[in-house]
Parts: sequence; C-alpha cells; structure tokens
Amino acid sequence: MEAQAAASTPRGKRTRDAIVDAAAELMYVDGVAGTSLDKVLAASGAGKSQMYHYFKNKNQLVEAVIDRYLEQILGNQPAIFELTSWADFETWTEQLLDVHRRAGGPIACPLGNLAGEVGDHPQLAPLVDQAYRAWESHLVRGLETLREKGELAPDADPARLAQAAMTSVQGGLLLAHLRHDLTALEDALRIALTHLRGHAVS
Amino acid sequence: MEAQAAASTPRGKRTRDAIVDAAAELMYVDGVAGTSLDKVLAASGAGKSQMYHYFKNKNQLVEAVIDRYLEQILGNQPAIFELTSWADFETWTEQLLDVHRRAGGPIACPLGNLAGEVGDHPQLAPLVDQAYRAWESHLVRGLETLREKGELAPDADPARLAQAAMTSVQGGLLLAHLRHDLTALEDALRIALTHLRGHAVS
DNA sequence: CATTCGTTGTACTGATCGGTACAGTGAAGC
DNA sequence: GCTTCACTGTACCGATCAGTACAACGAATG
Repeated sequence: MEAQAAASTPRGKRTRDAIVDAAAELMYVDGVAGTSLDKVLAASGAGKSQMYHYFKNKNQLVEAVIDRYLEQILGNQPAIFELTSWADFETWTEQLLDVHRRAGGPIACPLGNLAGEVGDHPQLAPLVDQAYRAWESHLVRGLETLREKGELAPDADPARLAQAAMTSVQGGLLLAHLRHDLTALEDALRIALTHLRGHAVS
Repeated sequence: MEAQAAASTPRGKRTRDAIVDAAAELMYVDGVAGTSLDKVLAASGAGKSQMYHYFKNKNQLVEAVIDRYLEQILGNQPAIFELTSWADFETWTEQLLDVHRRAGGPIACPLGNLAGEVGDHPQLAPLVDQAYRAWESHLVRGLETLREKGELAPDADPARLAQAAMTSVQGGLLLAHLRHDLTALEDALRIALTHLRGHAVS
C-alpha cells in the first residue's frame, strides 16, 4: 500500500515495525512536524538507510503511522466488530471508556490529533479521512444489522447515525483530554447512545 | 499577559498585530511546529528584531495566537453573548453554521487544531484549555440565565450541559472539516440542542 | 538642536532538518 | 564456496530552524 520496499525477510519486518512503532509514539506526543526522522531513528535503533529503504520519504512513513493508529484504536474496542444488539453498543462505549480508565487518565485520539495538524494536506488528509471511515464503517454495519433485525427503525439512516456517534466520540475525547477529566467523554457517549436508541424499535 | 514589550506606540502595535495575524493564519494551516518564524516574518513584512522585540520566543507568540483565535471565534458567533432564551441558542447554532456556509465549505476550529498538536505541552496546553473555558463560559452563563428564568430545570447542571454542547461543536467541526461536508456539524448541533432542551421546563 | 527610547534592518550563529551516497554485511540459494 | 540481494552503518549535503548581535532609524520631549 504505502511501502517502498516490502520487507521480505523477518529481520526486515522487525526493523520496519520498530521504525513505525517509534514514529507512531513520537508523533502522537509531538505531532508530525514536531517529530524528526532523526528522533524516530534514534528511538527505534535503526539507521537512516533503513528508513529510506522501507519508505520513500517522511510522508510515506506518516501513512504507515496512520494505519498503525487505526489498528491500535480498533484493537482497543473489539466490541465494535460484533454489534448485533443494543447491548453491544453499550459494551462498545464501555470499552472505549475503559481504555482511558486503564491508562490512568483521558488520553487523546491519535487520529484526532493528526486530523487537526494534517488539516488540508493533499496526501495525508484523505488518508486520515479513510481511517475514520474504516472505524465508522463498523458502526454502520452494526446499525444495519439492528435494522435488519427490526430493532432499528426502517427509515433510520445508519450512515448518518454512525457519523453522529463518531462526532460524539471525537468531541468527547478532545475535551476529556484537554481537561484531564473523563466526564466529557462519558457524557458525550451517553448522549450519543440516547440519540441512537431514539431510533430504536420497541 | 504574554507580551515581552507592550508596543507602546501605534506603529509598534501595528507591527505586533501584523506578526500575530500572519502567525495565526499560518499556524491554522500548517500547525505550530510546521510554521517557522521566518515564514511568519516574511508574511507579515516584519523583521526578526521586531519579533524578538515583542515576544520572548516562539512559544510566547503562540500564546498570543491562541488569544487571537478565541477573539476570532467569539467574533463569529455574537449571539453567544446574549443567550437569554431557547431561541437564542438556536440563533447561536445558526451563526456557527453560517460561518462555514459563508466560507464556502466547512473549516476547522483553530483551537481544535491546536488542541491536538499541543497535546500535553506544559505551557501551551493549559492556555488552550483556558480559551475553551472562556468560550464555554458564555454557554454556561446563558444556561444559568434560563434556569433563573425558570426555563431550565432547577436540577440541571449548566456547566455539564455546556461542556456537552462544546463536545458536539468540536466533534462536529472535526468530522465536517475532514469530510468537507457540513452535515456532521449540522447533526451534531441539532443533537446537542435537543439534549439541552431535554432539560427545559414546559 | 540634542537626547531619548521605542522601533527597525541585516547579518550572523550553531543546531537540526529531510534526504542522499556509498561502501559494507548477513543469510539464503545454487 | 560463490553469488546474490535484502539489509545495514556512517558520513555527508544544502536548506532551514530558533535565536542573537548590533548598529541605525524615527518621532517625540526637553
């Protein structure tokens, strides 16, 4: 997808992963522009030749980091893959909150951080959008399932409802992170769920 | 507040403003780390000696930019200063949407962009938080007014409701900007208003 | 006219940036 | 054992970064 060289040996794959991991962590804290390749390479233990062996340039590394973020995010909310009842949606929001409770405090969404900084970047912004859509698509699928089961109103729009849920997640995370207080996310998720269930049948 | 030298003459004030304006615009597009002082100075027509005459360093310039953002944001939604009825809240959300309709497309919240990038920056993050609280405080005051007038339930918590409204604004703006589609913000604001009015009396 | 002080222009520094050049190493296939 | 090719280490490049030094300007005040 984004690779310059595809890391055809286990050793190469380990090196590539170490670079992406270090970049993901640093860019999460310092942003893309605030993270230099030298820092990434120093943190990963790799050299510059490795970096440019696996990635054409810094942008392509960022693309890999975006993918990594999406994997991490979805990995933290496994319930999103099995949304077949309204209770599953409750479970999903609980998992979302638990991530931050376990972390000892509200943490930011790495994709949200990127979304602000990347803004209208011609190459990167569409990829962030894509990642969000991939995330959101699981909510859409869940809502479609509920509609098929007759638990969601036939005239409800899963895509639009899912988008509304995502805005709550993102807004809640932004405020919660800024204030070091999960309340903002808790309330946002509760309101989002209430809004979704407002379209429930029975 | 943040100034190194306070620009005591009209000429000095013009120069200082030009620097902050240029920095605000560039940082809105390219982020803080992505905006060099050289670019700011070139765009503002000022020289480096002016920059360091009015600001101790780049961080202090960013602090002035944050203040500028708050002024711009509040200036675009004057209804927020006079929230004395539920209709005023409707007007406020309409003004919020009109800004982006007039701009020809959904634009990002400059504070939201900053919030992602400065993350946990020891000096900057608290200032972004402060700016958000200043913004939110007008919503709190409006809700308190409604409660005093008996139009909001006595047991409703204005601070918490205002925070919920802000999460909708921020989440809606983030998604709307990313997707170049105002729908996300429209829906988010409608849901937020519905939630607020759920605590209305009569 | 002289002093003063806010203001300005320009030239510079050392560090760091993204990116390149190129020689070398390691393990697997023949 | 030899070739091959993925992989690695290091030194380097021009550009740009934030920040500094310092001399000079300009408009008031005396």
